[in-house]
Amino acid sequence: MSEHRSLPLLGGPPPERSDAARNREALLRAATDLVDHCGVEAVTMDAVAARAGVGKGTVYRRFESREGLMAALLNHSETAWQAAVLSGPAPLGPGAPAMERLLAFGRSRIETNLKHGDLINAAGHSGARAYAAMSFAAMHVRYLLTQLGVRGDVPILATSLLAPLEIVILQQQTHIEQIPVDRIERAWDDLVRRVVAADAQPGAPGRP
Amino acid sequence: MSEHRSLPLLGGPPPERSDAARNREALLRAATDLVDHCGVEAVTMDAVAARAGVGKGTVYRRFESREGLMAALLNHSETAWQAAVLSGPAPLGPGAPAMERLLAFGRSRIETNLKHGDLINAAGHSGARAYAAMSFAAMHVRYLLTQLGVRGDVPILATSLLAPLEIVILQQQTHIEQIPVDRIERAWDDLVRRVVAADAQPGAPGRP
DNA sequence: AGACTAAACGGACCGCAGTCCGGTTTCTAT
DNA sequence: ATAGAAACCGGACTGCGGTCCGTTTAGTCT
Repeated sequence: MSEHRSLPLLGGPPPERSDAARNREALLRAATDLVDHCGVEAVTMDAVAARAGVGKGTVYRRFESREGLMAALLNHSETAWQAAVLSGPAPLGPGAPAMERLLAFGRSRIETNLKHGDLINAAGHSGARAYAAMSFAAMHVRYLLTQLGVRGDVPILATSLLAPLEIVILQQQTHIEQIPVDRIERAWDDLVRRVVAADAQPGAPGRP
Repeated sequence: MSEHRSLPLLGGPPPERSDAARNREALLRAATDLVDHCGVEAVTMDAVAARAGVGKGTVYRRFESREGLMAALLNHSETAWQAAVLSGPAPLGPGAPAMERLLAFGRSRIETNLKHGDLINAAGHSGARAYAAMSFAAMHVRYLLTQLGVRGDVPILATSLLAPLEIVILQQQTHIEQIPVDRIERAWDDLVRRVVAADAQPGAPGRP
């Protein structure tokens, strides 16, 4: 009764079969090509499958749904962005004062969200991804707010600061109300300063 | 050459034909019944058309799309809510101090949005309606912020305060993060006070 | 009343997201 | 090497949103 890896041992999900891995890469590549060449709305499941030379069912096995596929496409830039926040150059990365980091965070997030707006919309609320992305950003803002000595319900305060950076709001402002991006960025700076200032009043001891 | 109303005279769009009006009412009624009885996702265009005893094309002529139909359903409660804000009892309606009105506004909006969450999601960004609803709320908040002496980019500040009340944020908080509603309401109160306080320091200069 | 026009009607039709199941391929153990 | 099982593959199929166009009907003008 010799066994090599018969016990899962909580080592994570079983590894991917080689053909499955090859197909996933082909599908991501096909989808990326379609996005770059024809726009997001041209990314139909049949088109991706055909271009990758696989059947439709395969697309759905690898990526739960169309939204899941979009989320996978977003994942690349999202990961890069998280790396820039965690270990990139200041002021977005570590090394700058908390307030500068927070403002850099906002500007960066506005730009990235607008850049990938169509993709984000197409990804919708694709469960896992949306939650992971949100929770990373929320965690970072919570951390910076705490550093700045903000009291109160910091988790929800962080969400409230993140909310105006959501794509649905940004697109409303830029596409419909024709507000220039730098004005949106300045307004977010102002918002953040107001929120933080309430706990940093001179005379009312704040946090270093 | 006698004419009764031959000249449009900018009197708005031409009136609705009687059968069209009858059908629109039947469709709205059918859709409402379906929502109440089977939930929003059961409101399929064919089902609504069949229940109203009309063809599918008729549904699309009256309400541009499925989202448009949902927006029309939403319109009833939305109108009632706007009336309550404009001329209802204080503190939501006029008569209370601006800060109290603003806080009442937030609580009311949170409750209404959560109550009609499924419908709002189904209505999506149905152009006209979404913009009308947003712009009414934004206008009201701009007005109250101005009353409270807030300086700076009041239009965008109003949007930023409205953003955490959007259904996408509220549902993330209540459904996924399991945050109780009254905590969300308190956090919004706090947010508003912080934003307003930055301009309301008596004897202290405003922001640098 | 009768004819005329513009609008409304209705259901066949299309494209795409998502499901299902029988056949095929990869991996492992003997 | 080989047999067996688990995972994977593919494409036919369903349901729904949205469009189209020939037909019908409500208002209007004479």
